[in-house]
Amino acid sequence: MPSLSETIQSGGLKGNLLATQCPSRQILKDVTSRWGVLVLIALQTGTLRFAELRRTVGGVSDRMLSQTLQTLEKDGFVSRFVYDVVPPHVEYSLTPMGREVTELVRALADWIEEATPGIMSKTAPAQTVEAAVTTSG
Amino acid sequence: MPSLSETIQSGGLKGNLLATQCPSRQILKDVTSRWGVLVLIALQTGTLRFAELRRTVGGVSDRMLSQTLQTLEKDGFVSRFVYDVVPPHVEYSLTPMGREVTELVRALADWIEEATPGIMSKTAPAQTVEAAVTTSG
DNA sequence: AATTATGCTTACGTTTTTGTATGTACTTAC
DNA sequence: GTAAGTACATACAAAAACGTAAGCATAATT
Repeated sequence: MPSLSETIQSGGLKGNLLATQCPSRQILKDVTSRWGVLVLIALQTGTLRFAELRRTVGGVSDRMLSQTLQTLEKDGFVSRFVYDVVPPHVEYSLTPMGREVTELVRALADWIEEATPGIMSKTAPAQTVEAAVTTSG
Repeated sequence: MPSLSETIQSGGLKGNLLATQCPSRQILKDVTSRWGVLVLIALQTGTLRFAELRRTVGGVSDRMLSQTLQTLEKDGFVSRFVYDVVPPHVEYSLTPMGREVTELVRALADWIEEATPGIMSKTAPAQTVEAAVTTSG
């Protein structure tokens, strides 16, 4: 049974995100990046072309969409299928692994979408609680 | 039954993250921020003081930890309890709502921690598939 | 008496991220 | 003939995130 210290860098089986140089942090970053989350969610409904993705994910620029897709592809979450025709035709879809993460990402996204109204309605009240504990002075 | 177009900005019940100016994006950002994820996970095991958090979350600086905690507090995910003593004593813990999101964040984190070794082992193979479709020329 | 610890804040500078504009090769629609 | 659409890359600049160092009030420790 692997202990907490048996992380990837020490030859163990899984990562420990709380450890400074754990490689998992990079993957986490890729998945939870600003556009990464949205692209994954957009692709959950099915295959989409570049321009379709750009229209689906509100606000992405060509540059960021392209960059995000490349990152997700190199991590193995997205697969790219290019038809050798002109004008260019490229299709993006989730890999089996991509579908797995996206389910979890989707769950988080759903929760947030539902919780947001409630969160936004309380204009940041002072949640801090001050204890009545005082020193003798 | 609300349709997709009935987002927050149009007076509906829930957000639509794919929409450009959906408020949910900010909450998503707060939760999935570099240190936000790690702080939530660290607090899942229980109440922690500032310095304890700093030691638990590998690599955080005072500045970022403080900033992250403030954001999570204003969103209502973390509660702050300060003892009025000197030297200062402040305890951080998850709110009921914080515990909810953290479960989802934790699920994602767990998945990633386990998948990372496999992802890292394939030094970014060219996943792209090229079709044999060609124009007549 | 000097050091360490606490929970921050502020100033400063660097790094990273993101956006904008432009170009490409070619086709279809007008 | 002109405009629009396709899937990007590239250069440049603005914006956001982040790290480092220093400071503060006070108590316990050495």
